[in-house]
Amino acid sequence: MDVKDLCLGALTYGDATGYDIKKFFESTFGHCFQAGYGSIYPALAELTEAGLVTARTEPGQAGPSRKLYHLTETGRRAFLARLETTEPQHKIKSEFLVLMHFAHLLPTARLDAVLDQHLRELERKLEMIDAYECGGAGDGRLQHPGTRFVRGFGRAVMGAAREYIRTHRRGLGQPGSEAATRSTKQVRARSKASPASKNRGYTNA
Amino acid sequence: MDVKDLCLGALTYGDATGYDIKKFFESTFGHCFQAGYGSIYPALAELTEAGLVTARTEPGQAGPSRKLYHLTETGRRAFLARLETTEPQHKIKSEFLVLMHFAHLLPTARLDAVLDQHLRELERKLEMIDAYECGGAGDGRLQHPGTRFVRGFGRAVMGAAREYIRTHRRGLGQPGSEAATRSTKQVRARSKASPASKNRGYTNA
DNA sequence: TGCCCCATATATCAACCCGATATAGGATGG
DNA sequence: CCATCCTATATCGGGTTGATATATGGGGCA
Repeated sequence: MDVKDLCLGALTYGDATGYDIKKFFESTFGHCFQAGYGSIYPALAELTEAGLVTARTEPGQAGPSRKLYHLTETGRRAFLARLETTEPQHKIKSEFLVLMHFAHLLPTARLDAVLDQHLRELERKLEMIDAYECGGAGDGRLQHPGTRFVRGFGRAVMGAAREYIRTHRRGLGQPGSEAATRSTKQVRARSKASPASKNRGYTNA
Repeated sequence: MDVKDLCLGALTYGDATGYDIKKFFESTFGHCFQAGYGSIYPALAELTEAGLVTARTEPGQAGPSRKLYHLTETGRRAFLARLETTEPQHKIKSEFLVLMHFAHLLPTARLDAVLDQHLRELERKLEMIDAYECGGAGDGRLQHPGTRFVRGFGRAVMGAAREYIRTHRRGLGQPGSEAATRSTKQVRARSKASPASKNRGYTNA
């Protein structure tokens, strides 16, 4: 399930240029899958090579010439096959959470700034989802259940993240928090309990 | 904020081998940041080159020889500097949600299977978080507020995802929902209706 | 009118990451 | 006694990221 497949998927809605496809990705998958030109153009080239899409160049009336891509019947079947066989993953790569892990090494001001920044970011993405739901989507092609499910998913997850940060950011400020004071005791008890056999590096126990 | 920085961070807890560092990543960031050997070993090599860490090889009593890495004072300062200057991102790459977007092209059985699979996956990760919170963490070094915040974040977000899937999967099943039944007709009507001016590709109006 | 910036549009490149694979000794266990 | 797993290091190809180059037409504004 790489960008090639995404392009095939985009083209199931009709012919489009690489630029269009990027726009489609942003509006539809902006919060859960991003792909840049550096992936899209090579992908389209390979798909053309493989006969899954065809390309025709149109002299652009407004702006540069457009290369319109079209999904072939072979391409459509290939896409459906991928949809049925791929086992889909869901990966998160969060430098933000890494930073939060090392909160004890951060000045309080910086910590606050990062948290505020992330909250703003969440807010922005939530608004984007709503924007594309009502306003941007003048065309109805993108208003099927799948679209709504994906947007709802984003809303649910990002809403939960926002809520969590708001209610738990207090606990990050240096020691103080009751859980933190308890943990020291707990820890000591536990490290005594473990039989000290192996215990090098981080792999505790 | 790349794997090099993550390695420096891991080494703030004490000397470790590449293998240890990977284990640390898995236990601590497993649900929000993954790094494989293909990233870790080159990173450690570069860090050694740059003098941010030092390496000493110990003949392994149990197993192959271990190359223990140690954070230098320069390395520690470099890491703290990165923590303060990086603006942290939080990215999601979900083939699962892409698949859900194209639910209308999937057989019902497949759709159900994918949803069940994802729910199991969520369950598994939630259990992993709990496991590392109580069981695995015999050593107390990893029981500071940052650790708890990150785990709590994961629990909140993944819990929300699970809840959303459970309550909204019904709506994905083929047509049924009012918008879906209309969609086929709509598409045909629209491609005729659009004034051919703008409205090419996906970028709607 | 002239100017600058923005949107459209295609394309490439270095750096980096991911997943798979190779290697190998020791422990575990049926 | 052999299969399998765990520890441990290392490399490679293919793919992604993010930045950059190039080009043109339209809109705003002084």
